[in-house]
Amino acid sequence: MQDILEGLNNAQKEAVEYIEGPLLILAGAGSGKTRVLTHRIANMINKGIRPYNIMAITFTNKAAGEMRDRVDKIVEYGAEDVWVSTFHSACVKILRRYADRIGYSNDFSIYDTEDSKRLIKNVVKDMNLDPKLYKEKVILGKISDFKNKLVTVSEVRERAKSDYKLANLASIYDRYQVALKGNNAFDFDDLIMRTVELFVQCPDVLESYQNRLRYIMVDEYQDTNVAQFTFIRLLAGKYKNLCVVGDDDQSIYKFRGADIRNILQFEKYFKEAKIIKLEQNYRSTKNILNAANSVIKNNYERKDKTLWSDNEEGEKVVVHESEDAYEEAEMVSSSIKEAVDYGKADYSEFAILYRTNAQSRILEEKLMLKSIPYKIIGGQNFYQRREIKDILAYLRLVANNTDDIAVERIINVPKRGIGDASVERAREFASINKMNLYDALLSVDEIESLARASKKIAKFTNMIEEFKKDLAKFDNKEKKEDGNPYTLLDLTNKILDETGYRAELIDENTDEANGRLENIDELLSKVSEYENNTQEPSLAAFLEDVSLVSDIDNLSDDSSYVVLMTVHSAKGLEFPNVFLCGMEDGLFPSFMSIMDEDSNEIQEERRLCYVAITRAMKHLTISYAKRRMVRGETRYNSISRFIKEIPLNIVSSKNVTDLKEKKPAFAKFGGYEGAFSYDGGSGYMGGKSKVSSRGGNSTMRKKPAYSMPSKKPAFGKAFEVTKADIDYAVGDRVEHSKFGQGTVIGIEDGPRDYQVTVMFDTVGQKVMMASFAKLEKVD
DNA sequence: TGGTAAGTAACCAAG
DNA sequence: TTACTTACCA
Repeated sequence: MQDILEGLNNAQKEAVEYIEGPLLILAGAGSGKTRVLTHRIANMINKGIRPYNIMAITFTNKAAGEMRDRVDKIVEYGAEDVWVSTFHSACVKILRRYADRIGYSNDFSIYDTEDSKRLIKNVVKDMNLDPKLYKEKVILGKISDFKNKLVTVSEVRERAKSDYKLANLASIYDRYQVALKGNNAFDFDDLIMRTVELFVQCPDVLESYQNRLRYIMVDEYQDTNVAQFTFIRLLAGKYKNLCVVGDDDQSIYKFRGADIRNILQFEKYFKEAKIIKLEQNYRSTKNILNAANSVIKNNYERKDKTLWSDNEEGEKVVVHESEDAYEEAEMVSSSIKEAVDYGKADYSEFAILYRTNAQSRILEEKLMLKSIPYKIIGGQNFYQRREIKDILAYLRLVANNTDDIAVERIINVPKRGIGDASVERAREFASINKMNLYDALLSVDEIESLARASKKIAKFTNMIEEFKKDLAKFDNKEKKEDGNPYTLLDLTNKILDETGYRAELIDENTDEANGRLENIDELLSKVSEYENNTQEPSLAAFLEDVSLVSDIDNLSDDSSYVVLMTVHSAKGLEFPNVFLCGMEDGLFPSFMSIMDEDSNEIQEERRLCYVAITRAMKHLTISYAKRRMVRGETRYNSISRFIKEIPLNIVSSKNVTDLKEKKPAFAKFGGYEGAFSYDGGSGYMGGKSKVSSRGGNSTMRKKPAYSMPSKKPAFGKAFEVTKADIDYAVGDRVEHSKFGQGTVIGIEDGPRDYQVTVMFDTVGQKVMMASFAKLEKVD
């Protein structure tokens, strides 16, 4: 066994050795937090704490696996008993055991976003609401917000007293929950919320887990939401040996409910909490770290910490300008090709990062053209592909025949003459008789309106019943005629054959169909891989595994390919060489964040940018294009404001228009605007604000600069912002359309507009631009 | 009921 | 650009 403290710096050692009681580790990017966590677990085991009593929650399954491996290497025994998992898998495990205590059955299904949306669509239809007004996506987003904050149906009802739209939402939420329960299914957010509910309703269950999980660690703590925080707070409530690791500067999941206050509240809930800061970065060169620091320091709501590094200075950060996205992709792919051809690097050392998944297509094209091996993370997940979801729906229905969404999905796939009208009639019958869709289909003879389709439906249900028998044989470990036991692979193959799903694709014989067949083969190998690597395989557990894999989980470290992913996906990863593409205002930072009057959005984008930059170890190339096709329309965006926040002395620019010549101009006016002749939204960036964007003046730096992406090239009339007339002052009460009432606690004058800080009664402190915020003074 | 053509809304990020 | 819904006919 190696010395657990060897090679750690003082802060790291302290964190590894501080085992009892609550501990908050503020770990900057690349400060070796995974190392600290693994060594800490090893140290605990060494000290005699049973691995069985330790839990570590990570962000992805991949991180969980890696952590276990690393602990294994250090302690050489027992690590397999440490419970390392994500929030979602941990909750599923708990629910799988105790779901019956809260009125579900233990063979429940897990609904992904697509399934949930279908269910909501049904609910909206059943309520006779206008589907155009109640879009599934929007509704699901709102329900998801509620669940992430543990807001129950009755609480929404309570809030909705005089608001009929909200009242409708409450009803949808209500019916959606009833439907989920009727289908014996949990959606992603339910997994957490219902587990919390279980803990609250069944203290004995909670206590059994408290007694088992005496030492709990949570990674990426800054991205936990209220529900997740409550989950761990309850678990750690008895022994209070809770260690959380996070970095407020890397909080990038506010959109799915992450609440940065969890870091602040930590000291509130765990009063005697110890705080340790890890501020030495081991990952990046000084130049890269400087770039990251100079961007993030423009955020004003952050915990005080300074990341420093002993690493070499390294090369300058490259900023590259392209005419369009194709040229950008060309630059990226040829740079990679060149480096590899000259033996300077391996493909695996490159990552291409972007803000939105849509950007991957063109990059992919160019990589393919140059025969560069690559892998795209995210976008269309393997398990979200149509053919895979179809087959999984069959399996789900066989495992849990109350799963109406699964029935609806595959009842006519492949086509067997049971059309929408028939399904609708069956659904009606089921809902009148308060039964599940599949049960309604089983008693199809009683449904007069379905006389025409009854034969076809019976054929379908007979087939499913047959599959169920096979599953029972598998569960009972019965032997086939050839003496071998029944397997899940057999069942899956049988489904593919009996339904004619495979045959249909073979007949089609198009590229697309063949691709789908390949995917199905891959699914089959995943089934058998699961069976062969699991002690007690079960269909439910397999389905659970596949519904919780994240995109990142499929990324392996030892394969030689370039990876492409969004910045969000890249969180927690590092690469020697990083290309950060599409650094344009309107794309990164996103259009939405620029337009939002609430500057918190921009701050979140800036943290995202910070995450992106700090992924790079040795080389960082930041790239932007002058024009870009968005939804078939050419946009002319200006260079990202975040690039402008990086000091010029650590930037080397390739192909950037006349940067060198214009440098004197820059010194004079301060800003890239002179260098880049196209700056589409230059209107607002004129005058003094140029200086502010370079960061010479700390008050002005806080001002977000607004520039609309223009559809015309060059110097089209930019978005005009007129300084708002404000009739309120610090200390006044004001009202905002979205946030309600609050007190003005600060007003800063800028060249174009006032920046107003308001402490709202319900949503807390917000900083906003006066002209956008339209604040009304309250007397 | 199922296939095709035309029309239109959508992309911000994820388990 | 692409993916999905709507309209129409066999």
